[in-house]
Amino acid sequence: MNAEDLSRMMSGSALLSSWGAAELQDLLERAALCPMKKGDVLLHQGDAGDYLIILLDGTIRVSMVASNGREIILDYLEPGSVLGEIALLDGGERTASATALGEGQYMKLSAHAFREVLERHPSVAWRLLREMARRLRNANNTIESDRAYASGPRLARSLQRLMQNGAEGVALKLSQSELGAFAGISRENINRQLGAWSDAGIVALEQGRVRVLDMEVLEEIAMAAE
Amino acid sequence: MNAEDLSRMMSGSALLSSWGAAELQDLLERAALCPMKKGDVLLHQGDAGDYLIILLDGTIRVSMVASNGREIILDYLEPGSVLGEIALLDGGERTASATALGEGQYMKLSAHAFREVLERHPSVAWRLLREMARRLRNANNTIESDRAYASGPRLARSLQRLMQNGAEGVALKLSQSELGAFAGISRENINRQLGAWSDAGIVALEQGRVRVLDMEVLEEIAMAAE
DNA sequence: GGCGGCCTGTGACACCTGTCACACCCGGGC
DNA sequence: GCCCGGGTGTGACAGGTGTCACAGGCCGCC
Repeated sequence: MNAEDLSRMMSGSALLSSWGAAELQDLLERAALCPMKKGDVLLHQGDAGDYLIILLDGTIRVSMVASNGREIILDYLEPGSVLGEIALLDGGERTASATALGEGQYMKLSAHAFREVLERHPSVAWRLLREMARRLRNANNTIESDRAYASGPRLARSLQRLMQNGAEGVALKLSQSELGAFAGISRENINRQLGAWSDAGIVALEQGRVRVLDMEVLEEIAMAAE
Repeated sequence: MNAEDLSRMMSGSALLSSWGAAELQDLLERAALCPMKKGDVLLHQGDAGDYLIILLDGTIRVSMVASNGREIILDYLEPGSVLGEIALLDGGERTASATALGEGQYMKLSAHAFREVLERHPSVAWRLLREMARRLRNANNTIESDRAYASGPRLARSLQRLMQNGAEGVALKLSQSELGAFAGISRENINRQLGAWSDAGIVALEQGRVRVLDMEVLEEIAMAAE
């Protein structure tokens, strides 16, 4: 990949274009550039984590399987996201798996290279800190939702989180099972809840998709304690 | 505070002694040194967050109130912990409140001072990254517990987390309500669960305290999916 | 000492939510 | 076209958990 490809890629993503060109160029010199295709597992829960990934193109699902066997989807990541930092930084096992949802490209950075870049570019450290802060905030929100809200508001909140990059009326391409794993609700109850909302005109259901029609009402539901 | 006080304080805590003397000295020059007493609220959920705190002495409870009014206790922090980074880094509101559990002392660092120290000591950035990684891992564990485990194992896991710094047989000084807020279980069910474990000889109950007698069994319970 | 507040113990109960079971639909591959 | 797999819709049901209600105990404070 050369500087031209890089700048083309960067201009396509708000997150990536916030990275400085010098930083990215420096990263590229030290990192392995890898292609990915649907279903590829970039990180495996339980493995030792001695590298870090920066997503350049494509979407990734971050999930873990709890010991009761059910899957928990923690997040969906867009280009510009960093992943794998936790295990890299604290030396523990990978807490979750990362799976590609489609074609894409990513940088793979060894612990050593990462450390080097950090030392040369303090701004990268700053950026990483900000990203981790965002993720911690997210995690705390999730904990609050899980603890304090009934299934309805929880689903509403999950939909809101998924809508972050997409206007009202955009269809979320997700099966109801997947939504369940994201929201922490059984597939059947997702279906019942969505059915009710569909009757009320809040969402529209399509095969393998959910279209949010009325964000306002959804927001209200997301606030209610039950 | 002079270098002598500082080194005395550092030697008392494993976490603090891992901070370099030069780093801490540099921090002290820029930070306000504050005393705290039981009940002081160092950070207020919802406020703007333009400063950061490093705990030097004492214990702090980090908690948030969910909109249904119940309290969620996220963590208990020991000397050497950094807190308030999330809001400082991403510019949002404080996600949680921090309350002193007793006498103590802490450093209060403005955003500006923090940035200065980060630039002068990359090792501080590294340290912070590690701390946040630890916290993210914790949060993910909590989410997994909340989603996948019934109340029994969840309580067992909470007790394990609280026992991290303390051998078997040590009493945890916590009311059952507080344990409930930490584990995400109602006070009544905490009581019932502890009662059963007490009959089985796994724990001993005292006024305002729980003494863990058999870590092994507790560990087994913590693993079981239900 | 007496009192009040917080903490602990316990029963009854309603309700939410997951689970199981099954039918149906849709789309794609052979 | 036909079949098959994954996704969707629904009913019945059981079990776990929160909630309410209330009694009793321990402690510290006035």
